[in-house]
Amino acid sequence: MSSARDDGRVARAARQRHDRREQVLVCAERVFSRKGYHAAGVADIIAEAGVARGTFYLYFESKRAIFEELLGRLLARLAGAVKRVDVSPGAAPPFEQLLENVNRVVDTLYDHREMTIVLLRTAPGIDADFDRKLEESYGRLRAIIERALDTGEAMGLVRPCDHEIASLCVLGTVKEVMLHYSVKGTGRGVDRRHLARELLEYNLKGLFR
Amino acid sequence: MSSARDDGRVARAARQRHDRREQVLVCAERVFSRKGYHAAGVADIIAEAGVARGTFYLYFESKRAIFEELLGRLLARLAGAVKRVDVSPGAAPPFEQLLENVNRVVDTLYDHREMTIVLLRTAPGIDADFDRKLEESYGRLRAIIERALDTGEAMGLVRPCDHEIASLCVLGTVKEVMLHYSVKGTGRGVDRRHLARELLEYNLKGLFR
Amino acid sequence: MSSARDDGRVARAARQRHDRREQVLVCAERVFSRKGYHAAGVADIIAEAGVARGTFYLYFESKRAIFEELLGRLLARLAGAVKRVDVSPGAAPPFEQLLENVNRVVDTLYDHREMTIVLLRTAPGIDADFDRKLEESYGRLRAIIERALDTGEAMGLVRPCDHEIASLCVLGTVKEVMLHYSVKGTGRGVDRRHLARELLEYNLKGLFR
Amino acid sequence: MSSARDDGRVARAARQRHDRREQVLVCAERVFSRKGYHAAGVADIIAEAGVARGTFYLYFESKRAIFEELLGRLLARLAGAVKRVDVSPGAAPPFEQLLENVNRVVDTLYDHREMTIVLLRTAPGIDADFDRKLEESYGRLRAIIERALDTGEAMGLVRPCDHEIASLCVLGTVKEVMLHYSVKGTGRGVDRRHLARELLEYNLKGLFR
DNA sequence: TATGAATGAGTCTTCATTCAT
DNA sequence: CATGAATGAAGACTCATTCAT
Repeated sequence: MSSARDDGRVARAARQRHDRREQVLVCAERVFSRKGYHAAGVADIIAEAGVARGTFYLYFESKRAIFEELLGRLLARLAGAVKRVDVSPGAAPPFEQLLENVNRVVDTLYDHREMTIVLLRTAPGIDADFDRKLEESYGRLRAIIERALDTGEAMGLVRPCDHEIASLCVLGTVKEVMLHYSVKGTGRGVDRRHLARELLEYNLKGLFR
Repeated sequence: MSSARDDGRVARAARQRHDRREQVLVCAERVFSRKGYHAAGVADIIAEAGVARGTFYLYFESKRAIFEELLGRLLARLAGAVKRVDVSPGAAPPFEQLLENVNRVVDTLYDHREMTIVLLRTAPGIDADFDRKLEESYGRLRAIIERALDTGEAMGLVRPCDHEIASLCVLGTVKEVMLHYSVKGTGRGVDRRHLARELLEYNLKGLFR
Repeated sequence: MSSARDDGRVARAARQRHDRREQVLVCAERVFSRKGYHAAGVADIIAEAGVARGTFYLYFESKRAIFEELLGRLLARLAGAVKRVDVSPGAAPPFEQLLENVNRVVDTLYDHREMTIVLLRTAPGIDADFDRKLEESYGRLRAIIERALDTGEAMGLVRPCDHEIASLCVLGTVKEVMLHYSVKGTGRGVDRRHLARELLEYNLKGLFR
Repeated sequence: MSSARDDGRVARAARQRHDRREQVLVCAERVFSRKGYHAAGVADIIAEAGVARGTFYLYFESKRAIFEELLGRLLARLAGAVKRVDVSPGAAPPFEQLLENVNRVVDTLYDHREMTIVLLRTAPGIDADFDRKLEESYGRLRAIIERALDTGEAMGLVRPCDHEIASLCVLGTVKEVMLHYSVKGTGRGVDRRHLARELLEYNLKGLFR
């Protein structure tokens, strides 16, 4: 029943719709990272995006919903960046794999610096609901780390220590460092590879010579 | 011109005023840690403290002001807990001094778990103003750490590395670990000495055997 | 200047246009009766009708306009159902004529139960403008009734009484009864003839034996 | 612990609080009767009452809540006005009792003309919730009427008829008449006793001589 | 000093209507 | 004619702060 012309029109409409959504999403990201969740009003977002109030609600259920989507995306990317270390015979050396992980995490966060600031600075403490959601995401990451430590210790690679605390430490170093350079780095100055290597070495070797 | 009786009256009044203030502060702390800065209303605070709305504003300029005071106190205690390591001949061994520092920090934060949660979870991202203030406090701590690392490296104790990143890592581990156990620890379960020692060892030795 | 072929096309187009309009009207009726004027959104109507937002405004000026048209139709039908009683020599007996009137009113309203609910429940109180319009329609009906009462009283058939009040009573009984059974009657259960006869007898004889 | 002076203060405060509430209630009544539920904004109510937005919400949970309270009051008064007819030997004659009932109902409604308009014009159709609530109230009244008719018929006073329909008719006449004169009567013109007597006679004797 | 009623600026959200395609 | 994305005016509600008593 639908002509080829119609198909084209429908496809273009869908694309436009998607683009619009994305545009608002990007603007919201900027606003949230600049002002934080609470100080950022829907008014700020629509001003940034140059759309009308109603348009915003055409694409998003609420201010909270757009925030949640933005955060969810980053968390998903983050989860995707962390791969379990493969300790089977033919695999790459563990250190290489860890470095790859750290590199991916650093890239992910640095590619989305604005949302990183939001995630690390303004997302916690918004809401009991949100805190739970975040805790869940971080918990999954920590679980992966803990299991890696268990394996590493069994293999004699990792120093015996409290793995719960250690996994918190890993997370803490990444968060603190990435927040710092996301806020600061207006751009080129930051050498991601350097960041990643230093982060990894810190966690592996500590401060002592 | 003031009689001894007057002196007494004035003193008692001052003491009462002080006590009242303190009581409200404590209640506010509880409320802020339970609900976060934004969700916590002045209504919640006065309900918890059992004082009238007007009374609140008799003692504090604004909701923001009481929050700032509460936070400032914890930050001050924290700053007080960190002592520069003394490397002069007769001083205690550096490791001991570091452990003492970590112990004091852990104690300070754990003694004020509620405010610790507030500091680490809900304080960042409230406000550009606040973020600057916090950044300042953390910056001072990091400066101390960086200088210590400079000294340590010069003395051949510390592995050569990016001290800016390293100081961020130290901060990050403490924040993450202390937040985790402040939220979780309903009480006895947490062994502060264990926490402190693990934290220190992690930062000094890293994960590798 | 227009060929016969064109005439056909134009006629078909007009018919289509008319059908479309009618379809939207019917759907709107359903929606209004289900949700009331205010709760019913244009969104509901177009969803029910399966047309686009813009299409709606192609056929109707506004939400208010379609509502007004729907209501106007029912009011017109109602007005058409009430015939002046013919008291000339050869006419049917007055009671017969009254019963016919009541039968027609009951049928009209019951045939359009949905709009009846709208008319009696949600139309009043929408708007000062609307109220005036309704008052006008009801006023005309009441005028007819009052004149009938005047005649009846002059003929010695009707008990002397305040005809203004009496005409309101007639209207009130019809409204209340018809609303009740329009809302309730999901269908067959209701015996229209019974309703009509009881209504008429109530208004003529009252409750006393 | 509380001095007599305090008691006085507290009592006065409570009275003031009550008065304020009542004042807003009265103004809201006026506004609702003038504009209807939907067209009436909280802005209108507070303008009429000369209080600030916040003050309104100090006393009432929501626009809906104040409306519900207003309506509830009238419905309660109405329920109180209708007394079951006492047919025991020594009681007043039924007609007297009925007339008393009608008089009380007319007085109740006419004393609160504004809310009567609201009740009869704008309350139905606001909301499914509201409709249910109203239906319940009216249902109780109708139940009383129906039982009275049952008794009356058993006693040979009431003409055999469909009591469900008859009770609807009674309600309908009262609603229609009272709405009409509440809207119209700017004041003295209306003779309540006349209204009541005509209403009663209509329902008892009908139109026929 | 203590109280708590009053304030009103500010925020989110809805929805009838328009208009470019 | 048909579409549906875009609009923005309007409305309800919150809450930190003030001030008369």
